[in-house]
Amino acid sequence: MADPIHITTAIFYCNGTPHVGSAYEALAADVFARHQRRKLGADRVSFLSGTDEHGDKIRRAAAAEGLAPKAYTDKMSALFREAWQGLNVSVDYFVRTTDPEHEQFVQQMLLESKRRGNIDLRDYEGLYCVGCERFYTEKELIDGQRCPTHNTQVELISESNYFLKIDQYREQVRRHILDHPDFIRPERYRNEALNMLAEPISDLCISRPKSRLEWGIELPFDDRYVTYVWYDAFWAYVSEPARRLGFDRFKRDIWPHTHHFIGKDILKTHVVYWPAMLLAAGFGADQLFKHLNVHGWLNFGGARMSKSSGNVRDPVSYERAFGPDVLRYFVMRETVYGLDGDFSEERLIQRYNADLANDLGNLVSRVLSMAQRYFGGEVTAEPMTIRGAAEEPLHTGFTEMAREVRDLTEELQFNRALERLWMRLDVANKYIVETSPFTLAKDPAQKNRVAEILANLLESLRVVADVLEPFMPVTARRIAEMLNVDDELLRRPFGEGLKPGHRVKPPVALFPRIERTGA
RNA sequence: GGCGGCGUAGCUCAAUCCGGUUAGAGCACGCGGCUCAUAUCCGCGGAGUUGUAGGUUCGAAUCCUACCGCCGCCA
Repeated sequence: MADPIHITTAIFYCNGTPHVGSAYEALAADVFARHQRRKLGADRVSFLSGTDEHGDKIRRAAAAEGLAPKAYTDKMSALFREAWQGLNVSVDYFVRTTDPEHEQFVQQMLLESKRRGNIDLRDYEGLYCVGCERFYTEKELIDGQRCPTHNTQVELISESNYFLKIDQYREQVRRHILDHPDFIRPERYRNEALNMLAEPISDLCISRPKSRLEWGIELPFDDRYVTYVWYDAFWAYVSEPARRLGFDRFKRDIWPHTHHFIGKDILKTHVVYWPAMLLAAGFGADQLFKHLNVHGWLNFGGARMSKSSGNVRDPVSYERAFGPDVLRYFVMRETVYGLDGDFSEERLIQRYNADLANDLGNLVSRVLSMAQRYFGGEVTAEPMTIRGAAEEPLHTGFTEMAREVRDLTEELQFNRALERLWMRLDVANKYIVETSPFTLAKDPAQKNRVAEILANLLESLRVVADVLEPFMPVTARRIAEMLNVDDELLRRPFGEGLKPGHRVKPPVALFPRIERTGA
């Protein structure tokens, strides 16, 4: 039986609302998750997202709104959860780091790491920036005394803190990356990761004294401290599924097949901290995650998306403005996974009209319209049984399509997968022009030939709906409904689906053209 | 400063690892055709000094060197 798979988005720090950039990551992971469900079966896929809710930045954001931290994160976390629902991101788990079960799990991992001698208490003196909530080395500072981010004077603080001894795992992690060339994908990020591990790394301070910060998970072995927010958040990848399935079973059978989807901004933490955290907590060398799938930034009209530039907009508003699946089609088609991409409404509308309205929507419309007009919606011939020269491109194209799209999706080349699918819409459109069923229909003697052509076209649409599902789930379902096919029928290979006697419905415009230039 | 990535048509990309017809698609633009279809679809066309300059080779977008521009990581 095929290995199960565990897919995660990053655990989003919820001191701000979800934007198109975070949606991009969730959508990519969702396409991959849906693809895997088709391949492995839904019961062998677990897809996890969630919110990271501790730490000083949250506490301060809450205070700025006059809310208690928990009340604030209740509100913010719900925004993420609702955004994913609105975008049809099909998560099986939505984890909050303030869930009591999660907190308990983190404490369990802390205890285990300590028991193994991988955590110790050290006196520490350092230059601390209150704004960044972190220590700096003198070299990192402006003139050795001001924070590079805030340009404020840092304070000399001396205190005791708990450290996770991560440098001891550096060579092992580096070895793992060398031995598993596809551990970090795309490859461009691999060298960067190896660089990060080339020099000694300082052990990770995983505690914060409560005197400075209370909004965190208390250390199970010292109630004067809470754990550092990063340490806490990583375990959200594990805590909830481990609780539901049993920790040992999850760790052994599922965790080693984990695909993380992350942005390039958190590559370092996922390469330097996370594997070391796992090893320190007793995960075996063969129990690291499987892949780190790193994506680039999604810029906005050429500019970095950020709150201060005012170009952040609720991703669900695009769903409402343009219809379901449009945003996800755009980001998957227009960006190369791993590289930075650019989002703009202008390009979104271009893609919408050219690809969705003209190619896909119009093809569905014209085929169903002819089926209705000439045969009252009934399939009256066996698809693809008579294959003349005109049928060859259709046969070849639609037979190869499922495998091509599957392979490219597996390699995270979503844009090329969609390109291959759209190639087949062209094939179908050319087939219509080539065979001209609308002309033949005027001659009663050609009725059988017209029936064949339409059966072939309807069968092609059926496979389009099937292959399109991970990328455009709502649209795929709408097409399947118009074709009147259930899931079982939908999944069949090209040429083995529709049978004479089957009835399809009249067309409904999937993507009405957008005539305006702005939204 | 060190390491790495990127640079191909107006735009988004392919071909680069492993050198091999005339560097390919789509969008946009222009012309023609069709009328089943959401003014859609089909055909044809213009469009490139592959960032620059050298080098290796029978042959370079591809390999090598230097430089330019953008970006990232490290210091």
